[in-house]
Amino acid sequence: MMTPSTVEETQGAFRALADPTRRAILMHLSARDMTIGEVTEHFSITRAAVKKHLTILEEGQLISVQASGRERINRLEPLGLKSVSDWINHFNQFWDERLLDLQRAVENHERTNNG
Amino acid sequence: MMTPSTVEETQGAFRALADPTRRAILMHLSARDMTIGEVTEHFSITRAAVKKHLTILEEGQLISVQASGRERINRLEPLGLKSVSDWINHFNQFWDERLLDLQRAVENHERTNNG
DNA sequence: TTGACATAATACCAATTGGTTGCATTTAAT
DNA sequence: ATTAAATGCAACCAATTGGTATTATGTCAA
Repeated sequence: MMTPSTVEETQGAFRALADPTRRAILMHLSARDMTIGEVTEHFSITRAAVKKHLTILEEGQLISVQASGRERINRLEPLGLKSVSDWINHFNQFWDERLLDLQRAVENHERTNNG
Repeated sequence: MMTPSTVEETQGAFRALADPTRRAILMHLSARDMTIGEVTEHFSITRAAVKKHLTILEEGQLISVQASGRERINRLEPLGLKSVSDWINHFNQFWDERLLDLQRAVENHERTNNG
């Protein structure tokens, strides 16, 4: 279980997340599935530009697209964020250490000044 | 507590993480602090290119730089990843839901075939 | 003080990016 | 059968990106 994310998946996901418009699109799709037109309504750029963003999100496996008549339904694929989450988690160790450092520093400061 | 990450911090961090070389640099710095020259040894690009990457990592607050004589020590700032972690966590909810869906599907499949 | 070392800063380049417009195609509705 | 709607696609553009090479600056050591 827990098949590790490939380097390509990781790169595709990070690349897709680098743009603020794309992150906003993911937020909108977390509320509900949407057609390209519906996604576009939330922004002040053209539909063609939104389509490009959606393609990059699809390549990063952060969304999936399902054709339905003349529409294309864009759906959030939350599991696609796993490769990113995994990568970040590698640093949790250092993160925790740093938080402890800060904590100790604050305690020291309090002891020195109030104790 | 838990001061929320600003939009700018989030953008700087995501932007910095989009490049595979920069992610690799962070990995190296998680082992130990390094000068620009030391970081460069791990790659096949020029020191100037590495310096540019380090600048972007610093802007994204993922590393800090401390001058020491003629050297500049680059240090991982794991807390800088917090804004990214926070953003990702927004999707954990949907992630968990999707995992449950998968789990139920597998159980159903097993029941249908073996039960 | 001279030379070597580590970095800074600038100009330059090709490729990529995020956006546009215009036109073609497919599907739904009258 | 027409028309309108939703999308696909290609050409184009300015700005940014990731890299280079070159030159300048500050610092350590002999």
